[in-house]
Amino acid sequence: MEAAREQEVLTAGELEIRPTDGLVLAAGRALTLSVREFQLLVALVRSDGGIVSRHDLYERVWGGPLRVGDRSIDVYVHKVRVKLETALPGMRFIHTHVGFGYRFSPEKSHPLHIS
Amino acid sequence: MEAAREQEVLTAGELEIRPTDGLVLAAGRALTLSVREFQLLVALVRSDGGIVSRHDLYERVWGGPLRVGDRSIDVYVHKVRVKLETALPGMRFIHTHVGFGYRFSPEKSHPLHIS
DNA sequence: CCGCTCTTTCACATCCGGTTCACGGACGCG
DNA sequence: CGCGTCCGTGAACCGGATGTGAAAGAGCGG
Repeated sequence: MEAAREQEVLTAGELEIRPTDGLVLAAGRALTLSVREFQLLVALVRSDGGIVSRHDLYERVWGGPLRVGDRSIDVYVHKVRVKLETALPGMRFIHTHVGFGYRFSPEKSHPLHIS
Repeated sequence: MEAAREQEVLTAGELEIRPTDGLVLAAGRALTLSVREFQLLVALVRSDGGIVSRHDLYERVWGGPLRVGDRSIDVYVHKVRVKLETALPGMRFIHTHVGFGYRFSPEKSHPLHIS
């Protein structure tokens, strides 16, 4: 059974994530993420295409019920967004669905009109 | 029991709706709908082929009796129409039956003569 | 005890969504 | 016509949801 050492690798655009290694590669170069940041990213990527509610997200990453008024998720989503945006400009990965939660999907940033 | 949670999926033409996820895909790409917009769309789609009275629609989505003079439904039907039309040009999904209500059905926009 | 990093909390800014208002067109009726 | 009803549509209003920078707390290794 080759699955003994299943090197799981998640790929999303230029992103390459290895949950088992705690490693994230952006266009080939490694990102420096903290434990929480990494867990958050993995949780989102694993639900690719689907919306993850803030509650579920908190359950999966923090391992407990989301308390009212807890903004940790917002803060970490922001941190991950910044690092991803820095590593891969012009791309957006974490999308907000107000009232529903967050969704992971690699998409090009705004087709903004360049003057 | 591998199907612990049946992922309900409604399909209508190029539209793919996942009521459990709060997600709507138009030709593969995710739409951004608010909670109300989403609920309204789901309510209409679930009555595919049939006309839903404004009163029933309000009951299902807002969870209460439609008050006289309340235009919320009109506003939201419009919002959803715009988003669907933007995502899938040339298609009409929500049809008005004056005096009766609305009906959901994916149809090509008027095969009319383009000036 | 220090210095470092990670995490949480806080405060403020900003955005977004739900409701309501306002105007106008389409239609039916006397 | 003149009037009323129904519906389309754009915009204002406001509370709540989310974004964001900074301070405070918590470990950890030296």
